[in-house]
Amino acid sequence: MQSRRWFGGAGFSFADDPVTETLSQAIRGTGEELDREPDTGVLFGSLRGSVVGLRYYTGVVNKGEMVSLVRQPQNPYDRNAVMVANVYGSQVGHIKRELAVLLANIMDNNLARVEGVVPFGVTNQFTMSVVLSFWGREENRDAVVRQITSRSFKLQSGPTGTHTHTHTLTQLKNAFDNLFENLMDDKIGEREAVEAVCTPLLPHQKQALSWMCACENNAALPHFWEVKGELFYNTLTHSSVRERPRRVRGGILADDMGLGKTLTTIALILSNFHHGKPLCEPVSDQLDQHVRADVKLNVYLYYGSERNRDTHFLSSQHMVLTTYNVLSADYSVSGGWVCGSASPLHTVRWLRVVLDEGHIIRNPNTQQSKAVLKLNTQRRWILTGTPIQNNLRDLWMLVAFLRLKPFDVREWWNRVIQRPVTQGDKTGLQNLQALVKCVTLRRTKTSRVCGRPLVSLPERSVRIEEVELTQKEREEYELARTEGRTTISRYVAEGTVLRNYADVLAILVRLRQFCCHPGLLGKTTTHTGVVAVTPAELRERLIMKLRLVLGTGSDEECAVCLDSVRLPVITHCAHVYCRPCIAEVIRSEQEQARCPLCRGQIKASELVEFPLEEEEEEESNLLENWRSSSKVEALMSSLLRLRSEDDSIRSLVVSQFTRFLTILEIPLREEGFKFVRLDGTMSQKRRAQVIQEFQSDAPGSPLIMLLSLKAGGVGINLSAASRVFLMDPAWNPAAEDQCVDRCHRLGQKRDVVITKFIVKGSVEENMVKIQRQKQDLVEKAFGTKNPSERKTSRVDEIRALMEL
DNA sequence: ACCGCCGGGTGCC
DNA sequence: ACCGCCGGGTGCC
Repeated sequence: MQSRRWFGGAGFSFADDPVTETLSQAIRGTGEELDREPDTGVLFGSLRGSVVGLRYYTGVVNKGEMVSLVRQPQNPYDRNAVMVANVYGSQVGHIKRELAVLLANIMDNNLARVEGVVPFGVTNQFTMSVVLSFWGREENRDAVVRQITSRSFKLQSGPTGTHTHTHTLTQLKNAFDNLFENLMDDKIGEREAVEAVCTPLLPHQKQALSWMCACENNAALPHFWEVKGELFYNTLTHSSVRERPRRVRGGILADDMGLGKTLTTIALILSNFHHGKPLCEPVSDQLDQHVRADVKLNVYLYYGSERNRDTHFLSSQHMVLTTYNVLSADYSVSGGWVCGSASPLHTVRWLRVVLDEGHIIRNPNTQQSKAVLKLNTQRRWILTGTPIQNNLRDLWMLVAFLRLKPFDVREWWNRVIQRPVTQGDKTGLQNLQALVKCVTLRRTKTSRVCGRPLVSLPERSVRIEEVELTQKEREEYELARTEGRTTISRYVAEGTVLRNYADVLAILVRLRQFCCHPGLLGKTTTHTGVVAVTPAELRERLIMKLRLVLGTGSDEECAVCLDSVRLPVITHCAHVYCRPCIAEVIRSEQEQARCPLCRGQIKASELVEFPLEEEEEEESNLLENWRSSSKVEALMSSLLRLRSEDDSIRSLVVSQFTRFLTILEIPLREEGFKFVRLDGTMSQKRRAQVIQEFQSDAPGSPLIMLLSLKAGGVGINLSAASRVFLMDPAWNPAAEDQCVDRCHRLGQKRDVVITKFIVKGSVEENMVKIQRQKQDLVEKAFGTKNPSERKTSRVDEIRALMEL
């Protein structure tokens, strides 16, 4: 409950501009149809046309201004009519009749998205030029070109706006990942909370409060607005308006988890109630911790079937809490608009709406998001610790909720931000950065305010504990290593490492598993490399490879989206991608589709998925023939020593191999440790239970949590633990850091000690070396590597790992 | 619109 | 004159 909440301060009313709203809604409506084809689309070309009937309408346009084209099938004079509107939705004119026939055809059949730019501005009061560009899917290109030429219009090829500066995919990804970083502005002052707040605010929280108050009250426009004479000029869309654009009253508070976003927001809300207003005993969870007991605040929890839907009652509350589910349920029942049964929360005119855990509503297509966008409020806030998950499109929802005009209309967001950025246009990215910066405050735990760290955390130290293998283990390990080296050095000599990447990974994984415990190997695979004979055999082999790539938590990246693989499939050339990513490659390249990693031919019918059965059998086997390993022994002696020294210290035991966690349960039980386990297979509900149990300081609560490296995503709080045992090195040092951050965070009272177990004279030692190099690279903060360099360095990595 | 188009007025040079 | 030419009226879809 706590996580899905918004606050509304009731009782204020304000007038919206109904004309602009309806028109932009009309335009938004048409935009969403095409938006199912997200940011895809290539430029087919452009042509010059004319807009007529200017003198009948009030909409004005400048030189270079973007305009939108809206079909008017109901127009009584011409069913092919195409209306031209400026950025603010004011009608400018119509597309000339003969051209409108063409556009109507293309638009109605969804063959292309048509966009207009006015090249000269208004040269006369009757007609004007417009450059129309046609964007669509490659397979529609022919049809569009045919349509255009058959009506004897000339399609100019090539881009209209020349994008001279472009980014590579990697640069883009880096820039995007850093979008919310370095937004700190030392100029922000601090502001004390009003007396009603009893928890003292930390300096950075006072700073956030000051910033939030400024955002709600400051009249300054974002700097992409320039005042030109009587008009306000938008430098991104080249549009201008006579009336001062309404400033966003609110923003995105995107501080890291644990920096006190909720407390700051409560302080903000209370700052509106300090004129001697009576406030009542609060009911909510976190609220009563921070609000003085004698302060009376009317807070209503709007959920449950008996909730009071009376809008007068709701309006009389100082604060109403609800969940996204309740909000969207009310909204979809009432259809949002219907007068008689309108959604109560959509009827009240709020002073302020706060979206807590705002990333929950990042997908604009969900009912929840639609319901949220339709709330009627003066001030708007989004609280989130993770403003971007993966996609630029996630951001639109935030912009739309804030009504950051004109980008709350999809077309302008797509044209000015989304498409330019995804196509690597540098100015597009700069615009995006500017846009984000003007509404966002984000600090991380490592941010500094005026040279001082934001929050002071206890020390954290890392020690590497070398583990010696027993003679038997060493023999087994060397056998596997020699075998692996032979195979990999052959690939290196042939230059086919990437072609056999899954094989190579499989070998490495085996070695890493040996270092932990021989029982991890499960169904062993003899090294492949020989072409399989039957399709069934091939399939079996591919599934095995897929299992190896994924089952280890090695965090493979999909080479298409450069993100962690989701919905994994493996190609016949044994490369793993997200299914949607590779399906898109195949769809767009059709028969010529090639594997992005090795350029081998790929087909949709040959993608192999992971079968969900057959997991359990090996588990029981593991437990029956129990034996220990050097690494298990090393951990156990550390834990036993720790318990005898101080039995109040709690530990995280982390591995990438969930099976290793299962193995570790046996000696932990034997030694009488109380422990819990958190891994990626558990339901959200179960995870929350486990975390609560571990965090509890009740007597008899667990001393140890077995944790899979990637479990739980970001943000879970394990501050009860001050010891971390990293059982096996990860490819990605950031993953280890994030894991440690779960206990080294606000609320941690002790120094945090991290122990990394590394088997001496093994692939693990080499992984640690590579981790260091990677860290150096990150610290240099250069994202200059393009995808092909990336692959080369990966080959180098493998050679370094195998000492070739 | 300092255009094009329409349709009425007009008619040797 | 069932044409050409002139000049006024007119003008999105």
